[in-house]
Amino acid sequence: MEELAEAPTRPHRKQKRLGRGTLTKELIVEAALRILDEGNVNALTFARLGKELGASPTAMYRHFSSRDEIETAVADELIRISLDGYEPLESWMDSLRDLAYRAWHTFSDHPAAAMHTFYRVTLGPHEVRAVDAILEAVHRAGWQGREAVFQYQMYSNLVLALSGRNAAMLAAAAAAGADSGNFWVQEYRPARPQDFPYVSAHHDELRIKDGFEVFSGQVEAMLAAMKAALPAAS
Amino acid sequence: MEELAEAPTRPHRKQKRLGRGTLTKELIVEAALRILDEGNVNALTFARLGKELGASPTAMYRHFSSRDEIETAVADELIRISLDGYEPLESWMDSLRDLAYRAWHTFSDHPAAAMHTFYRVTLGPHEVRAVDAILEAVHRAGWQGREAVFQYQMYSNLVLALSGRNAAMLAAAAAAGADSGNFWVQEYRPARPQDFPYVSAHHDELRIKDGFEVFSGQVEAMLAAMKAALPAAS
DNA sequence: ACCTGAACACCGTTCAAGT
DNA sequence: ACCTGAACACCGTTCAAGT
Repeated sequence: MEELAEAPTRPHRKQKRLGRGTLTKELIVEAALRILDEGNVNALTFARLGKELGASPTAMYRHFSSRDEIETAVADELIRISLDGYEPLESWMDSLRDLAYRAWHTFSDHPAAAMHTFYRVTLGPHEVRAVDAILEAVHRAGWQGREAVFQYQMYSNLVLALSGRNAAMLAAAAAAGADSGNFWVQEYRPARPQDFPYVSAHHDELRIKDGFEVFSGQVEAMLAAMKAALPAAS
Repeated sequence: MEELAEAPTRPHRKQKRLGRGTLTKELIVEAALRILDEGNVNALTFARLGKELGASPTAMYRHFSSRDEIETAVADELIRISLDGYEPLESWMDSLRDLAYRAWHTFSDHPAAAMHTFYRVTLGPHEVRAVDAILEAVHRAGWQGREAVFQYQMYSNLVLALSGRNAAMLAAAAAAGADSGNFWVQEYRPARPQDFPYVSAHHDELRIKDGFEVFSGQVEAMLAAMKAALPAAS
């Protein structure tokens, strides 16, 4: 069986020259994400993009002015994936929790892409949807105006920072060839253990490693603080 | 007046060949941090290190096996700077807040270095001190064993992720030559504003940009959650 | 865990030339 | 916002040779 669906995204290599308009921003972004997902943090190069798309490496410059710009487009694509199928839930807290877990899992599924993009403001078409979705939940909770934006900033920045750092750790561990769960382990063997009594006393516990459990606790802490700070009207 | 203090860290360039043992891990790490602090996120190269230290670029390989290893050493150096002069305060909450603000300010002062290192577990000599300091405060609050480590993980991971993302945004803004405070501004001009009612209603508020105020709110949310979850004994 | 210089296989970006 | 190939100024890393 031929994979017919693959044809439009992966042009035949044997073709000598690509027709005009074969490449698009969308095709390049999808190829970039595919390349980053292979696991090598530094795999996204113009040469690799050219190979993936059966095009000359420099053809990308017709569509993006730099690698940085391609990465920012990947950032918006990750937001698109993360929001896919999202609908507000009955309670504003459930909505915010759902959005947080979506970001976490999207970043965990695409660690190298997330590592290079989680700190970017894309100002792209999907980012604006995410901002609107979070502000909607914050409004439903009872905040308005500047205070609503402040709550939005605290929440979304928290989620992106925590999910992004986790992705960076995953990507770095993969690059180091390490067991991809082991980066959470902090096993210290100081020369003078008596200088670090608390570290020594918790040597075994510091080997525990459930990133999502920690993330979940951090999200609940923020949601509880928001609930406690709800404006009186609600 | 000659800057005598500079001599040991910056060898004379005219010297043809460096004597054996001139280079040390410490000198290389200090040079690396100086280079990163110049503002260019990608400035840390072996060539640049060689120039900074008056040595051959490849001499670094006698002391570190890769650029990645140098960056991990820079990560530990940032922790050293951050802990400099730290003493536990009377209340465990004040201690944790102090440690959080130290990390934030250190990362803000060295954005490019922080961007490349905030997600690393260094297992180095200063990281173990930081872990011990946080565990000490968590113990004083009343936690022990596995639960103490979980509180430590929630808190330190929160602080590193938030301070690290801020540093990455600062570094990226500097690289883009942008006004270094403007990266916090999210000004959307969607084609169909009616599709994003909450974004449209908060157009002006989304220009507000005080990263530290947001960080402070996030830290207080976590401290409040910890206080609420204190074990009964305390 | 010594320092240097040559060498190798890359990499981002520019630009003149091809369709 | 067309696609290609040559060219330029880098970059990380290896390794034989120098002190």
